[in-house]
Amino acid sequence: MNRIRFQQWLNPFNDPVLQLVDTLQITKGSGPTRYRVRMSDGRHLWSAFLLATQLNHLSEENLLVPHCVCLLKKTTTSTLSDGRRVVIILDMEILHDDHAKFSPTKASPSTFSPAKASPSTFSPAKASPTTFSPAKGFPAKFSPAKASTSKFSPVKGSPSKWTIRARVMNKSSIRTWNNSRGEGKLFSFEIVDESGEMKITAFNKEVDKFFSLVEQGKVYYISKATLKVANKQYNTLKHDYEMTLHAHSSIMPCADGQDIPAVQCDFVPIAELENRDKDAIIDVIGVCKTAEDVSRITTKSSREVSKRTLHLIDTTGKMVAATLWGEEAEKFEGSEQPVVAIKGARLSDFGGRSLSALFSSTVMVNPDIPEAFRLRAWYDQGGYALASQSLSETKSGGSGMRMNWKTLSDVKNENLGHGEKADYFSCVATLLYSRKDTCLYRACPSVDCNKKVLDQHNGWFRCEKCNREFPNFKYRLLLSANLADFGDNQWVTCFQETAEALLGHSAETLGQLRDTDEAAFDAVFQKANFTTHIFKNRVKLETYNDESRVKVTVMEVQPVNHREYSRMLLSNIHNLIQ
DNA sequence: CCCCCCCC
Repeated sequence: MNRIRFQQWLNPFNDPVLQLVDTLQITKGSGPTRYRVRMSDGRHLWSAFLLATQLNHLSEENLLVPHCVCLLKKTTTSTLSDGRRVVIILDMEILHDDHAKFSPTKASPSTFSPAKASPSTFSPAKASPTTFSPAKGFPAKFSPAKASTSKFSPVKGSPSKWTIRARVMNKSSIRTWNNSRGEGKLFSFEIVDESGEMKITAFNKEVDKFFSLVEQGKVYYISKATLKVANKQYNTLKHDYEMTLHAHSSIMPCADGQDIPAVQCDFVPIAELENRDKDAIIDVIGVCKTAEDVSRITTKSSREVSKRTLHLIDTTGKMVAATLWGEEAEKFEGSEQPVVAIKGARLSDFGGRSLSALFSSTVMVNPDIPEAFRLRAWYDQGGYALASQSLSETKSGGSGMRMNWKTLSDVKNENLGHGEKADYFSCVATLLYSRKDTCLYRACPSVDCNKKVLDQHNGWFRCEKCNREFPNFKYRLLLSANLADFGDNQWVTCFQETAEALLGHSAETLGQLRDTDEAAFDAVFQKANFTTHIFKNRVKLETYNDESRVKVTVMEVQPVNHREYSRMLLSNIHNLIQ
């Protein structure tokens, strides 16, 4: 019924793990007893000869019961006297001989439906057009990765005959420990099959044996592991048990695992995070609008670790900060504004709402899933211009700060700063001129005091605030600058950091220059003139002696991101023609 | 047999 194509004979057993479907014929005579059998790799039925010497503990009777799972260790092809080519199985191992537990369901190569719409699924493993499951014979009750565990006793050392076929969702790195109970190394991974998910840990020798074999996204046959009650304190998976590998545990790659659920994500829209509980473990997907630089921090346990915070936005128009750690933070490349999906991030209430990747999280950059394509399209077709509001307050850096773009004439026409509270706006503007003569002052050298000191003309400087005299002072900047854009200009004040950014030199350097090399000092200001930057400003109406005027203070000076700026301009043009 | 999930 299933004719085998010639091509398939050349290398018939790509997947060394096959299912014995049935035995067609037994040949006895001179030489070893041979069985003509049919094996299934899920897509095709293979006819092969099986030597009786390879059957190990299987009896003839067993052979008549189909669906045992075999690992073919060595095969060859041979030509029969009538010219037909046959496969001869030279060495094999029965991975599963507990056939009584197999469903008698016949393998039928047309029933599997690959696309279950929700929750969204994807497979980090490379796509294969084949969708049929080879091992439909594994009934759900047979899988330890099932919520109900009444079918087996997770007693340590109990003889277990099960084999599961599951996809690796996530794999940890190798970690070592050294405590009062000893030392060693371990890694763990999380698997999923149609019935649920489960954690597996490997220690020491099993780390050496299995670490490189186990790959995220791939499907494996796993058997002879020890079951133990899951410690819910550290295991967030929805399963009451977890596994530990031991010396006799078996992990076999399975090439035909397309029917095994892909890594499942249940993405929470970013706006929805506001309503979720603190510490919830959630899946999120968004465009990485900005990525902060990587930084090193020291934990409470004085461990050094790298971190990087991303700002993700999605179609809800909301943004959230998500922090990556360690190597993941170091290697992240955000300049192309990739779509980032994080499975199993923890929601924190820091700065409102923010996310943190855990050891058990899976971070995927531009994953090959429909949500990612939808987000990409949404972002590129206009989402980028959306003034997304962040759920996460970001006091430092300002990269998460909401951009309130204004032209300088907008600031006047809209009476910004006239309200109860100050207004904040960003503009792209060019420095026309700054007052160099009054930009530096001598400040109190105390760390947290920037008060102007009085020259006592005896080598000492007095700080009224600290009520002390010092033999020294520090230079501080307070720069008045005139900024212009295409429509207007505006006097602004830059304090220390923003003035240093604008002039390109530290206050200390500028102070030294002014005192020692006036020409060089002048040159700094000449050079700064007509440079263009993004200015983030605070504007507030202030009243002195019955005279009110709007005061603009520069909070941040940044280089123009021409890509972002051009997008903003395009968006403005687009809005104008509507 | 581990069990660190971090920082503002």
